[in-house]
Amino acid sequence: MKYSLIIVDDHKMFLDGILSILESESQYEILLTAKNGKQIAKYIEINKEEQIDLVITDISMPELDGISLNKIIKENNKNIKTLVVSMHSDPNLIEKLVSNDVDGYISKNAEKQEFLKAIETILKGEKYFSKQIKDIYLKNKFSKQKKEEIQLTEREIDVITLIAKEYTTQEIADKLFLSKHTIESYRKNLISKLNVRNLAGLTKYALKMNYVKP
Amino acid sequence: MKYSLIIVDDHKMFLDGILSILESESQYEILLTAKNGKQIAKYIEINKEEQIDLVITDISMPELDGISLNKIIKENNKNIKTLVVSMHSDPNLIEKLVSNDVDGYISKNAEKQEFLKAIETILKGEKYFSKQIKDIYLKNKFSKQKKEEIQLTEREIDVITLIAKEYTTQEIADKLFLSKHTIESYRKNLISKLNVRNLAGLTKYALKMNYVKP
DNA sequence: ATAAAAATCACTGAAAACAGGGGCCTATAT
DNA sequence: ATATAGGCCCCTGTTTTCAGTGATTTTTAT
Repeated sequence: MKYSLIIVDDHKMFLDGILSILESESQYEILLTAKNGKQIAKYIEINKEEQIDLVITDISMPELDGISLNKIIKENNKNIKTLVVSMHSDPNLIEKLVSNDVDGYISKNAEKQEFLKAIETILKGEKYFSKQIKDIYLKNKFSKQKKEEIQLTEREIDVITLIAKEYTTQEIADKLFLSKHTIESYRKNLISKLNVRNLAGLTKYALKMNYVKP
Repeated sequence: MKYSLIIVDDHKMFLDGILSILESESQYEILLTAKNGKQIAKYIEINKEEQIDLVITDISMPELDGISLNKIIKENNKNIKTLVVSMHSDPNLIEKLVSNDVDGYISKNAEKQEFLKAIETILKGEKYFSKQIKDIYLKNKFSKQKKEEIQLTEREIDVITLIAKEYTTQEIADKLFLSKHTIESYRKNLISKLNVRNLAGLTKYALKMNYVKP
């Protein structure tokens, strides 16, 4: 019996690439392809009884991205395997996917053989992550153990966020219904906690942590 | 006589996609493909007499990116046409390419037909830019006329950079061998010029402009 | 040649930030 | 039960930033 695959990618040409690779592999049947996750999410929610073996998906897509799609798939049907093929190698994305139980992740510059091997491995029930992705993931885990010792509290995050939004101490106090002394304490703690010298340092940190938009 | 094409893309699967599209078009001959611009640049510099009609290239590639490759090609042989196929739609990249005389630019989510049409158009000697790209380009040109009024001088950039690096006024003055009053003037001007309220705003601007690393 | 822009410096007063203390009150985890 | 962490507040004193105003010299563009 053939394996049923679904492929999701908003880059038409890339989709063509995958199709041309899979064409020569008779054991796979392309059930359908789509340009964004939404269509597939709907399809899977409706056709719960249909046998789907593997969904191959990109990450950045309009409407519904790969991360969310993966989550939806896994929530609906644990039997459906997922393989992410992406040019992104942002450690945070990788981590999110892993914790959402994705079955594999390879880079878009993978060779044909690796791609086929990934599919094969996953359909056997194992996970497949390309070396590159594994390295990034591990490196990130490792470096986090150092950085994670600086853990800000909720309130501190509130304050640093507002600081980076260019509010003064008094304004922040008003916004949070606190005394300006309190805000000053928080600012002071933040400065020593984060090992920076002034507002500029706090602002950079807030930006790095994505507490504020640039 | 057949047209000779060269295709450059570090995403193997994408390359496969392009190849599978062009296979059915007998008028095109794929002269060679490569994973980065360097190989092609070298090839073109060596084989100056060889007839090459079109180079299709991605933008982000290891070793030598699409922008630089395009420049090298055009410097070596004006007869070679270039088509950029990319998922990037950063206005600055587009602008750079246009000013480097690229012959076409389409997005990676273009349909097969548009891709073929782009090639055809370019080989006829015309330019081809997908609607999406044209829109981005024009929108950017338009919005720039507003934004470009905020142009920082060299000195202002020096100062805002050091501010974002967490130096105090006095320290900046010492570093630049200026009076602290001067630095204060610059800071003041920067704040009003950039329409921000304080150091945090300046720091965010410096970060956005990449004057400092996060 | 001369006008405009950039770079430099100065002063004042008010507001804010920074440094270094300390204290009090909860929740919660051992 | 009691230590620990987070959240909250206050004081003193110094330094820095911010806002407003103005001036000189050098560079650049027309």
